[in-house]
Amino acid sequence: MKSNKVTIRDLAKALGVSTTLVSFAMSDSPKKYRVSDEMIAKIRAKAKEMDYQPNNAARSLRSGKSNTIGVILSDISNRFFADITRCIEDQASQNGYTVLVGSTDEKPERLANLIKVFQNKGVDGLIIVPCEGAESSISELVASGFPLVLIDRSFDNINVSSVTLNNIKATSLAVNELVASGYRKIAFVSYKTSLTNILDREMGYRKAMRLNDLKEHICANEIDYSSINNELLSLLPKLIKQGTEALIFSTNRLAIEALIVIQSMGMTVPEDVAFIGFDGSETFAFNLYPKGITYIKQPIEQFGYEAFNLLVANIIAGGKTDIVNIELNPELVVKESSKKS
Amino acid sequence: MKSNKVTIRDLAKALGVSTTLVSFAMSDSPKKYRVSDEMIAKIRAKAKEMDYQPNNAARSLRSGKSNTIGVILSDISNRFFADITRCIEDQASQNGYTVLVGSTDEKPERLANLIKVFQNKGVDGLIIVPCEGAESSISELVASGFPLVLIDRSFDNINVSSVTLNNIKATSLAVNELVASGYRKIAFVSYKTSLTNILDREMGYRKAMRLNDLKEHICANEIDYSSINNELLSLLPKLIKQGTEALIFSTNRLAIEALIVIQSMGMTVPEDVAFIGFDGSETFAFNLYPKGITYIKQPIEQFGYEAFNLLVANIIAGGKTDIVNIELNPELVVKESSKKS
DNA sequence: CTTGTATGTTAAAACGATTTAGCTTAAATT
DNA sequence: AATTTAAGCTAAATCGTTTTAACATACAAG
Repeated sequence: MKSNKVTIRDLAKALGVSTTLVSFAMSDSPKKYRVSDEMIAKIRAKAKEMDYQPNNAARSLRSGKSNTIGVILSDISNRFFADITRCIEDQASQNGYTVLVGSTDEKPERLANLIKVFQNKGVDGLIIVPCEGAESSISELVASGFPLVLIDRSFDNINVSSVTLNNIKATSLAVNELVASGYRKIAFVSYKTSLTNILDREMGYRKAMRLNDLKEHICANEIDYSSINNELLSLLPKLIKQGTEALIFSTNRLAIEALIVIQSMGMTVPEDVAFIGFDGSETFAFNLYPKGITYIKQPIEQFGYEAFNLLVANIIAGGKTDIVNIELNPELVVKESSKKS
Repeated sequence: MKSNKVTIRDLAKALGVSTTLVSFAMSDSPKKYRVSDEMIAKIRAKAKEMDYQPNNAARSLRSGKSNTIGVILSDISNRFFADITRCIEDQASQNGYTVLVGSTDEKPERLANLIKVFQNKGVDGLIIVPCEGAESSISELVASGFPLVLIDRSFDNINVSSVTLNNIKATSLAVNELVASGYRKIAFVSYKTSLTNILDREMGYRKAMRLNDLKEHICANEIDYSSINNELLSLLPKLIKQGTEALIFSTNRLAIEALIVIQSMGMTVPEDVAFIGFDGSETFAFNLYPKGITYIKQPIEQFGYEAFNLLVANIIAGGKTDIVNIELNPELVVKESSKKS
């Protein structure tokens, strides 16, 4: 309770100087305030000796900066986002920032609320994984000039900095790999959504299929994300019966659930059907499958790293930097599940 | 940038009253300050109209409270902790708190640093998953009277509130289940550590084995957590060759890695060896194994829920509440892997 | 011998809330 | 009628910093 008793005033008194000087000396650039080197040394030494810890509330009240950023994502217990958060956290702590985290559960009203709460808390900027229906909140934020970086997903009609995967390339890679292995009847399993990243994955599939002169088969409207297991149980046998030779999935969860379903049906990969998953991490789970599973790999650490740096640049520039959209490169990790048996 | 322009003074001016009155009216208990009902209504209406958002830095500077709590755990990208964090987050947002999260990577010096950083940020209390070697930091914190709740792990020699699993019961359950299934040669696979929760799991195994008049076989010193896979590759065949009929694991990671190793060796569960895992979530991965896997289930949501409530009670009482140690009940989820084949 | 410039330091005003003590009136008690 | 009690409100101090403007002193240039 009585943790931070030592104030700047105590330090000043102990040294017989003004609080101003202490503040100057403790700042990042004491030279700017032309404090003498000996003074800097003297004050900093005393500060260390007395274990002086600046009061953040006071600092932030006066300066309007909090050295805190907010991270708003759909669900921290989703490993993909947890991994990204972890990277942001590391970057932040290395740069003197701390991180507030909030989950929206994909609900736009919760996003709006979190934005407000975090702004109240005085965060200097926000990193957001926007959910469906978040356009209004996001564009409002953009209009206000508040430092902001979107991650994983973006909106075509909003001009805002973002870090996303090159999703088109991701699924193109997958299609081409399957084609190279000799597959023709390749289906794309996705779900009903308006999320740009998922739609881009569909675009990538479409594009690659067309370039290969193959007929597209997209299952996107037929799946409700809340009851994946049942949906897949009826969808997958139908697909396979129709002659589908290979499956590409638009998300990690879809892929894992599908693998479980395929296994429970007594079928095997790639004998009965070839298989390419989408990595939102947790790929270790694939190791429990007897055959290696080919999957599209996202550079998870880079998401966090780039987003944080972009945001900080934005903060320092006072929200006046150019809009930057970083597209990260997917990588195809090829194992047995995409090869002709 | 110009987000929060409306201050309490603007409100007061607009209404022709004092800032004091506005502050009173906006507080949680305006009656305490005997503000008239009409005034409360009038002020709050105006506040809503002008979209007044109290400046948190100012509030926290003056009051010494921040309505922020810190959560320090070993790694947010570990699903068990991510799940708990998610629960704490939900509880917090329902109660007007926000959450700062930090990962220690099991390094005591990072823990010490995070405690300092978070205290600087003015958190009202801390929820900590202590790592090995954290005794000094924790006991220092306890001595200072700072509101604190440990989670998942605790220290026998430090008197501090905590929420932990009844680990002894957990492994006892597992042993008894295997014994009931007819297994006698049951080994406990753990690793070298001084963490109380892991050691308690060992104790539970010991106790149950003794009560069943069975000979203990504990593998605890032989495993280095950084190269689990290799270690297990040499350990497991040895155990099975020695006649071990069943395996109980002390952590989720150990269990999953072991299952992968067993599978890669061409052996099956429970035919070659019976198997009981330890749940730190991610149990869905078990579903990729052809046979159902028996595991010890922890009530994850409860960890977060209880810890948060304990902490808030502690904060409200100004760090003067009684020490409370909550032990949560494990549950054994019985599937095929623990049955005689 | 001014004047100008750089150097090192300080006094004092913010920042936006909370909180203490006190000031009016009106109502209740004696 | 005199005195206490309560209700409703306000002035002003305060929290611990940052930041602006200004004050000395020294030293160089004209």
